[in-house]
Amino acid sequence: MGTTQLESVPEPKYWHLKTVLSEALDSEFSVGEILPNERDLAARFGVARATLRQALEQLELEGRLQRRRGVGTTVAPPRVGVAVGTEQHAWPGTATDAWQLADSALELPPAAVAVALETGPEDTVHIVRRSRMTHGQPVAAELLYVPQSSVPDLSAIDAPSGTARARAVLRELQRLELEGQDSAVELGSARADDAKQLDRLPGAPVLVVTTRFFAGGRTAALSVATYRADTCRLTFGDSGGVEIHQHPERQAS
Amino acid sequence: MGTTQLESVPEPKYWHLKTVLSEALDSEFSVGEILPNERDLAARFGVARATLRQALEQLELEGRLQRRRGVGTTVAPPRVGVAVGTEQHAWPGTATDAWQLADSALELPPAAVAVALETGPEDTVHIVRRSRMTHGQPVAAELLYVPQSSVPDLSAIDAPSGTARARAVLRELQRLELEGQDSAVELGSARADDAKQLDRLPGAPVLVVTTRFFAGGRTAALSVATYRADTCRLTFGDSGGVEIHQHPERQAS
DNA sequence: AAGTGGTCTAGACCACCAC
DNA sequence: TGGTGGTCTAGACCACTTC
Repeated sequence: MGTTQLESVPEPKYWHLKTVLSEALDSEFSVGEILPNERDLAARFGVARATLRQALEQLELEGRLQRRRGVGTTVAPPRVGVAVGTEQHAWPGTATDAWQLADSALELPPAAVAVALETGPEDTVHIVRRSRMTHGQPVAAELLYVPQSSVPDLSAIDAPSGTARARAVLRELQRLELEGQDSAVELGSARADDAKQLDRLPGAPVLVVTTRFFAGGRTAALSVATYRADTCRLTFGDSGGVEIHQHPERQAS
Repeated sequence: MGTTQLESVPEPKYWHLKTVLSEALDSEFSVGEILPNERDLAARFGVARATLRQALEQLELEGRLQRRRGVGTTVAPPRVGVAVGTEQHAWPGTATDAWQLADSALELPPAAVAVALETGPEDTVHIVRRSRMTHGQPVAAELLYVPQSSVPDLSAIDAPSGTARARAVLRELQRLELEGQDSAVELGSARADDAKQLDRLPGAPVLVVTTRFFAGGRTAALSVATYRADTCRLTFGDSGGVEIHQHPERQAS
């Protein structure tokens, strides 16, 4: 004669906490406002700090919060839409885009990149580092891999080092006729160097956009761009993207 | 005076652990193999279980591991590429795609959706639920919002309920001329209902793909698709995507 | 120096799965 | 019933920022 248990699956505390906090953020806080510190919040809700942190982590993952060590937890602004697919059929650096050249060097690429570029495992390629800013905040770090065969006329005299060298590689690249490109998006975690560029801690969640550029019947360049997953919404297609935030739970019919 | 500390920033234990485990996965384990349980692993590495779990969590986030309660931790297969942008200029359900219709009903959409569809806050819309399978595994759950004005000829007799009703909505939708579409990708966490469809726990990381379909000079439908972030790589563009996995750290020059 | 978030510990109990 | 991963606790110390 079992007691009818509609709540046979008790909701985890951190999940419930997250819901409560989320609603509080919607109604009682405004963007940029700082929350009470974690110890106070945990005490207020009667949970251990670790449990409170589990809820905060999810809210940060969803772009609702921003936490900075030594400073505090603040209410994050809505995610910024970042166009990723509108430069269709354009080489990187062609338009006046938001990318900022960092430097460039001739290095041995990771094995997986060498496979995609169909270069030999011992062939060095040009690696151009760029970073992307929006509203004064860094949103992406990119590594652009360009086989030497794609830019045969690049002279060492033209391109001594650093930014100038990066500019020269892109300039040479644009002399090729771009035949197409494709992209893939997946979730990753920031490597130490990317994290530094993105002003995040290592391991922070990132959206990795891998783009192949085709010319001359093969992959002429490969871009691996790492976007901050907490602050970015990647947009593809005709216009600027969609302003959808799923915060309120859809009510059942 | 100062001892030269090259290691002035000690690496967190979980981060180092993650690196060690990652290399072990590459060299000593094969896909599908089950790892020792968390308590044993923690003891073997001389850390607390929570610390070990922090490392495992990251590896799962990166798609390297798969953990199932009551079963164990297994080595995950490489992420599956899922085409998201190749159905350019095609209504959902047009081609024989991998989507499986679930059901449909007339409901009040979330406020954010109503704004995007430019319907009134009190207007109900058709909501079609679909799920997407790949290799026998669920990879995505979708909610397709269709304003009643987009499918004026839909008769209640044609579409009584469930799958048949969903099919009827899509059929009517395809009578419109699609003028364009755009998409946005962002990181989210699975709601309870999505989690169930995706065979994950609530809060699991997901890639949310929001697509607007334009017809008749306005947004004729809106799709919010939730993909498993651990197992999926979303591909856009001309071909099937790129097989890049950034596991090995890029070596410095 | 004080206060913040980040890391870590050593436990405990629970929900789920397979046997 | 035993073993797994998932949740939770109550502490401690560390790294960082700000004053």
